Amino acid sequence: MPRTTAQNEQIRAETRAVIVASAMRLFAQQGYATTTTRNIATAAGLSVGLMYHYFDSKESLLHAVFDFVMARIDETVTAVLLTHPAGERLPDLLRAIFELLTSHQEFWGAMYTLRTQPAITAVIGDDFRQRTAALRGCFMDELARAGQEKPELEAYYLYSLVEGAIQQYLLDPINYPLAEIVEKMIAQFGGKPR
Amino acid sequence: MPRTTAQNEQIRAETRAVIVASAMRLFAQQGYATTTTRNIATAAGLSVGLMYHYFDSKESLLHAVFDFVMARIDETVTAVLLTHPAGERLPDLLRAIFELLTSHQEFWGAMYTLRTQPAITAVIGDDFRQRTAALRGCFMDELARAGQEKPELEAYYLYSLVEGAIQQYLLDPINYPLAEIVEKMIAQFGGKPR
Amino acid sequence: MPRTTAQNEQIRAETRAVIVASAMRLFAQQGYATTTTRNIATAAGLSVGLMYHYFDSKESLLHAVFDFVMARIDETVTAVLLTHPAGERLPDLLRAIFELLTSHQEFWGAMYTLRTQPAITAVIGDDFRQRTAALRGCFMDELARAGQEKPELEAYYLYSLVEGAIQQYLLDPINYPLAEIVEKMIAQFGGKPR
Amino acid sequence: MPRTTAQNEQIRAETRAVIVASAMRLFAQQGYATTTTRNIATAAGLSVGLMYHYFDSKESLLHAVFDFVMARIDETVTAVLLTHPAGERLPDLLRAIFELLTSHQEFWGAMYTLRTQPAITAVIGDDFRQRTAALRGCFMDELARAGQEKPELEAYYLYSLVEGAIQQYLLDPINYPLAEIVEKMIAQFGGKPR
DNA sequence: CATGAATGAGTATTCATTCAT
DNA sequence: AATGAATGAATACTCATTCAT
Repeated sequence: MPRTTAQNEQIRAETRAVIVASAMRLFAQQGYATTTTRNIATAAGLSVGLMYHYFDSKESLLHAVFDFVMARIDETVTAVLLTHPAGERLPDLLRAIFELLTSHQEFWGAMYTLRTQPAITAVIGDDFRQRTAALRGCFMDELARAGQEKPELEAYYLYSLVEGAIQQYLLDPINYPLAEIVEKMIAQFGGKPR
Repeated sequence: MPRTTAQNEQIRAETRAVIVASAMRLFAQQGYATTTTRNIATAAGLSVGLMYHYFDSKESLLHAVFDFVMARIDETVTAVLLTHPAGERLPDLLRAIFELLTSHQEFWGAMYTLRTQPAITAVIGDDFRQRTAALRGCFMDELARAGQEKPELEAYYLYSLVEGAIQQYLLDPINYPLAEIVEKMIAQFGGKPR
Repeated sequence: MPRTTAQNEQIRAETRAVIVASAMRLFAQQGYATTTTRNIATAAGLSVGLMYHYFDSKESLLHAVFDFVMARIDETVTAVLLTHPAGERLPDLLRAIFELLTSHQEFWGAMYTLRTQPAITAVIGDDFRQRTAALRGCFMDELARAGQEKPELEAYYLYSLVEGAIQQYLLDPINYPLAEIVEKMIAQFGGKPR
Repeated sequence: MPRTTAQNEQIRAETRAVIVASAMRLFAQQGYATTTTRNIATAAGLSVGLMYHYFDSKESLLHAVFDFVMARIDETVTAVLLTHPAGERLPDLLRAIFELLTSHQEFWGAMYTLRTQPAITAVIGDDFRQRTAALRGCFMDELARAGQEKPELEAYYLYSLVEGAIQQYLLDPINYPLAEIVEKMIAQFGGKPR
């Protein structure tokens, strides 16, 4: 009995997911250049040839990983946007972001490893800048509604802080006082203006 | 008649400097893995063989570049420490750091490109963490003297902010409102508490 | 449809054999250091990359060649041991060894080229000394059964003679009177003592 | 006061000797291909450039080493020829050769390391074959005078034995029973025929 | 005579990618 | 869909040799 088209689709989707997950983990752990396609295939439990049936180059894998990570982040952000009314989103938005950071270090680990490589920025950079801008825009909205005078500047400031905290945490997850930093951040930006 | 030892010393020092400068620029522009030893030699205007006469591996070049950048940063920080009394250093310290960032983007560009690569962190990481801690300690001192209640946490917070700002600026030097961010930073942390 | 495991095994075995044969011939003709991996691959009619798919370094090729040659010699010796009763083996053993020498000069050529290189002795030496000792032990047994008073010394003597003859023959195969030397050797050591 | 020509000549000769000695030792220890010209210069205590004033290539050094070793051997042989009447030379000739082997292992070590390398044989081979033939001729004379029926064959036989003994000794100087082997050799070939 | 800086062709090895089966 | 054999360009590094001083 040949498989139905639907079954094939599902198998394909699952296999792709396994490959992307392996690639993401390896990119995060060793960097893009240091990870070989053979590494990824082995980690995903399939042959090199088969992997090339799913992704036709290492670069396309890079895109897939990037999209995957970004989708996870989008989900997290969107979930907060959907459940909170405008103007009350900032605290939980920040909490959600850092919750994702601690629960899925690889996501952000991959992100940072990848995006700071000039060679990779050339490939992914534009997309990335857009998404950065979107999240910062989100911050700005909230800050504006909270009555901040210069919401754009504040958004840049807050966004820098967020990025800096993520980065410092990733460099030294054990000692960095992430929870307190987040709460301080929320206290500074998330509170209703008096 | 052979060259004098002094002459050789000078040639060596100059050539080393040229090589390190080329390596730094290329690492910053294209990343460590993507930069070939031949690239570096060509950019420095000399042969591969000669480069290996001065540095016996690509990794030792990495160390040299790292040390060079760190020395520049140290100089900048030390200059402020020497000219300002304890308790009044933070504003100018921050200004000096960001002044160095805009005037010598490659320094920090190299720093960021390099230190976020797991393969490189393995080589340079410890040294880097120490230096990070030293600068953060410097912040902490100032914040303590300024009467902050939790100077260590504040130092982590400020340091994250600084790192985040540097990173955001490097990602988009044209649009990022660096000057205003720095002044806001100083306003938040550098003023005497009322 | 992928090849079956058996098919792959066969391909692997054949390709390995071709590579080892090329390497042996070249090592014998030009020496280990002078032979490049590219030489070997080209002589074997395949790409450099493929050669590394089978042997992961030049040194592992050296081992493979060494093992191959030793296996041929072992076969030859073993064949005599199996077909002759103890005490009557020496004449045919010597004949078999020298028969192999003339029919497969490359085997011994490779052996001599390789084992006199200090850099190679460091790699292969121990194994080689063991095998040397084994063959000499074989000689000793026979000499003891033939009633020699100092069989160990005699074995050393005979073994030196064998090695010297091989070496001299390889240096000048045309003029060296190998057949007569061998018969003289047999006359001296192979006959029952009176 | 400039040096006289004679002084210069002497300095040159001494320096050449130092270089040749270093090269010989290193060739013997590590083989020709593995020894770098820089190695030799350093071991000889002078700069690469200066070494090239004395020998204009690595190959010419090879020749020099070869000639040097051969000259030592010649001296040894000649000394015996001069002090012993024809017909009574063999015992002491053999003793002298093996005495030189134990007292100056490097001489023969270099010899064997060098002459078994095909690449080197191509350079040195002819000269070497001639000298080999000369020494074997010397053996033949003695054997003829001693009344051997087939002196040429006997000479080949003895010469093979000598070479084999040297080789075995060099491979394992500690265990090889050199003294006994030599005496046995002399007993077999050196005695007056009854 | 003396130095060591400088060159560049050459070497072992890796790895993204293709392809026969 | 699946395998892994096969390719070859590219990479870090070495070393005999030359040359300005």
